[in-house]
Amino acid sequence: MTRSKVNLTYISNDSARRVTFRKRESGLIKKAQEITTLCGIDACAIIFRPNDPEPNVWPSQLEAQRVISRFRNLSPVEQNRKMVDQESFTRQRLEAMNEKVSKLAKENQHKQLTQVMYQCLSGGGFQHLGIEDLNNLSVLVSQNLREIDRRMDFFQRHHN
Amino acid sequence: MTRSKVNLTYISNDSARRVTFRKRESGLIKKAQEITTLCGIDACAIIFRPNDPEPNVWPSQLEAQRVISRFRNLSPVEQNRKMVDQESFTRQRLEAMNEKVSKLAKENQHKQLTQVMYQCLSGGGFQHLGIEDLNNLSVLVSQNLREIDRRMDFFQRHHN
DNA sequence: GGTACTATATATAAATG
DNA sequence: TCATTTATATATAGTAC
Repeated sequence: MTRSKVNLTYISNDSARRVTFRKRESGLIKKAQEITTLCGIDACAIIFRPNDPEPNVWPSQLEAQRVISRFRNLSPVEQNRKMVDQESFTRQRLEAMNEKVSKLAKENQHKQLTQVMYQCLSGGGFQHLGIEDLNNLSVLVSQNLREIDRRMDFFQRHHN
Repeated sequence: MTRSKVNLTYISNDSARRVTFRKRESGLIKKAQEITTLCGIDACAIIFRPNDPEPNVWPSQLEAQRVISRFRNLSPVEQNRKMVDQESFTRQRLEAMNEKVSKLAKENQHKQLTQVMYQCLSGGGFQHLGIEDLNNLSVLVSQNLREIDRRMDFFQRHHN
């Protein structure tokens, strides 16, 4: 961004890439700090350095965990087991709606369970789920497996 | 940062704060995009907007999940398993070494498949999928169902 | 490998529509 | 409130040590 317009592709030269990384990493974190203080919001950033399994976690490991748990807390399945993030998303939302809480919860449960499942499948693993969650997941997955089977039958009958 | 030097404290004026937030949020995300493409690293950002329970998750929910699971993986308790983390770690190295493109492609397929499954489960239905996709999905779902069963057994044995 | 410098590109606060 | 403009502050690519 100076001396020459940057070409936005991977920098193949090793040392140049590392130099750029260090500069931009600090710039990025400075900006993140600024936006949180200026606007009074929660944010975190996780940056994996090249060849380093330990990420740079901003603003701190602890804070990142808080933000992440708030992020993950979107699922009610986890909510039930965690008193921890009381003031975060769920409460705000439920209070705001202030009615039909149970109806909404029921409607949402399937979606949220699906979300949990998705998280599991995309790498979270099942380790953090309790027996209740696993039960629900099992049902959900079974249902969908049956649906898939039905569809496969349908295809086999109509396309062969 | 122009017209006047910014003073780094919370902006109490509501509309001014929101304007600043929008500008800076987009700037921040742009910078994040740049550093990841320029330096070939993994990163994610989670930004909670004022009065909005849903965070802005960059670069995507999916990618954030990947990065977070890698982040969580630092804790020795959770260190084993997690193919996804292995993959992303490996991917960096492989990219740096510029080889095994085909392995990457295979990885991508699994990711895409998972993404498809998620879409289906979250309401898309299976109608638009071909027999091939359904076959793959079936395998994927079955695998995960078995994993769930295993976990349930584990729980039942250890918690009753 | 790092730091320091500096010329230039970018980001953005304030103004304007 | 939003988009566009503009003047200025900041970030940073290239350079030199």
